[in-house]
Amino acid sequence: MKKYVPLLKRTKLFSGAGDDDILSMLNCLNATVRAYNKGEYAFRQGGYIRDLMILAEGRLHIQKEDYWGNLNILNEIRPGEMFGEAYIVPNSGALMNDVIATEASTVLFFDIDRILTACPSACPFHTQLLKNMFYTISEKNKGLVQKLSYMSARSTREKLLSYLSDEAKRQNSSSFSIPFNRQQLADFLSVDRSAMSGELCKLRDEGLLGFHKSEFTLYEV
Amino acid sequence: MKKYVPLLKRTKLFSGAGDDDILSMLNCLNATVRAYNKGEYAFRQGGYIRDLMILAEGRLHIQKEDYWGNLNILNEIRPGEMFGEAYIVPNSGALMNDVIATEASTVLFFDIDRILTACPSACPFHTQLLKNMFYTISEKNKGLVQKLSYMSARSTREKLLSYLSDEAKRQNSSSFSIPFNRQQLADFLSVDRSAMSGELCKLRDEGLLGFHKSEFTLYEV
DNA sequence: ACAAGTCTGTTGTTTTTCCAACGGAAAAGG
DNA sequence: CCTTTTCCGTTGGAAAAACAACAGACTTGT
Repeated sequence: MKKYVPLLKRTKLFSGAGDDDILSMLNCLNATVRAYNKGEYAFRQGGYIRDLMILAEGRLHIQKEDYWGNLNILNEIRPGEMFGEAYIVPNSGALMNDVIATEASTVLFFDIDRILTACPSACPFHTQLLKNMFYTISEKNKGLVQKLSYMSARSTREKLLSYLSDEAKRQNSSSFSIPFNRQQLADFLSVDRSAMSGELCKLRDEGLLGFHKSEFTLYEV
Repeated sequence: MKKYVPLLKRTKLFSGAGDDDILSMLNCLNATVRAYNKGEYAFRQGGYIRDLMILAEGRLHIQKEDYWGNLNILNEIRPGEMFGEAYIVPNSGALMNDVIATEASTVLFFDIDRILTACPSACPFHTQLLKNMFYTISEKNKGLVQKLSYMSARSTREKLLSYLSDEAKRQNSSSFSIPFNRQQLADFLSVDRSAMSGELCKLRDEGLLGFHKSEFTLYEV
């Protein structure tokens, strides 16, 4: 478990913690580990979650498949990110989405009840952890609203432009790489792949952007 | 301020609190009140928030207007609901949305720093408040994911069906009323009003549902 | 090195949505 | 009670997206 300390130090949840803090928290929160193969489902719709999780390595997709088989990627989890926090409310019901490992992944599990039930004597960092968790959920919340704003664009073109320009802003560069292939990007934005591919090329021909595989560059007009 | 105690008792944030708890919290959290007229903006894109808020009475819409004037209702706040929690992270930047009162509304403001900084001696309820706040944000998180799943439907028809069936489930009845008029529902689902209106009538003619104004009834097929 | 499979762009057709405009019904306001 | 405004369904034409199918480039695995 010790090997995860450097990673955890860089997570938002443990931001500001020292090695000792983390080690004692790992113990206090009853942390466990589990590995998943590429393509394996970590959780399936209808299951139940009673832990807070952090992705240690690999990549996860939170996705949903409807009656007719349309796949939609609701979110992408990268190493260091927390997930499962939407289901920590008691009686919050069954999972509504699938969680799938798109690469070989390792996940850390934390006992949610031990996080919320303070143990002020044992863990000096516990109060800060609560604060960090709060900030993290808040930010995730904001991220969801952000994605909602992509999705609310009326056309594929606008969806692409708003997502790509946000991504450029986020990575602080007009050249950046996105974590999706074409099909995944289409699923993420809930549009048809071929139509999106065509729209991308149209944007390129109009001189608004350039791309090679998943590397994009936006140009001033 | 005392007059808001009965309302607050019914909110998720103060769930489980007694009158005394609430009164002492109101003081401890430095609560203030502000009223807004119908149509008035509570906050505008670009502004900054440093408080957690609860809507006491009225109705608010969190909405976004893009370059071309398309309006999108990202969320609707009803009395007792908390909002603003996505922007309480230090340095979380400017507000990205507008908040508008669609009816005459009253909003309670709470000092966010006083919520997160424990005062165990003064307020016995403080720990529970933190827990409640987590649960609330978690649920909001889940709600956002839910809305994302409506938006990810490819057609207006599927958007309507997924939203309406969820709403029926939520209200535990096949007959229910929605808090939108047609234009607002269209904005909420990010579709064209007239097209949506037509699709609704088609669904009615096919016997899937019935409606009168904002009252809907879903029929088994 | 080869075969199988995946990823991407392209094209043509079908379907759906968007848009603008209109009229009647209902609601709001004086 | 009457006027004004809002709300809602409807229509027809323009635009866009969805869909299906395919071929070439690239990957993967053996």
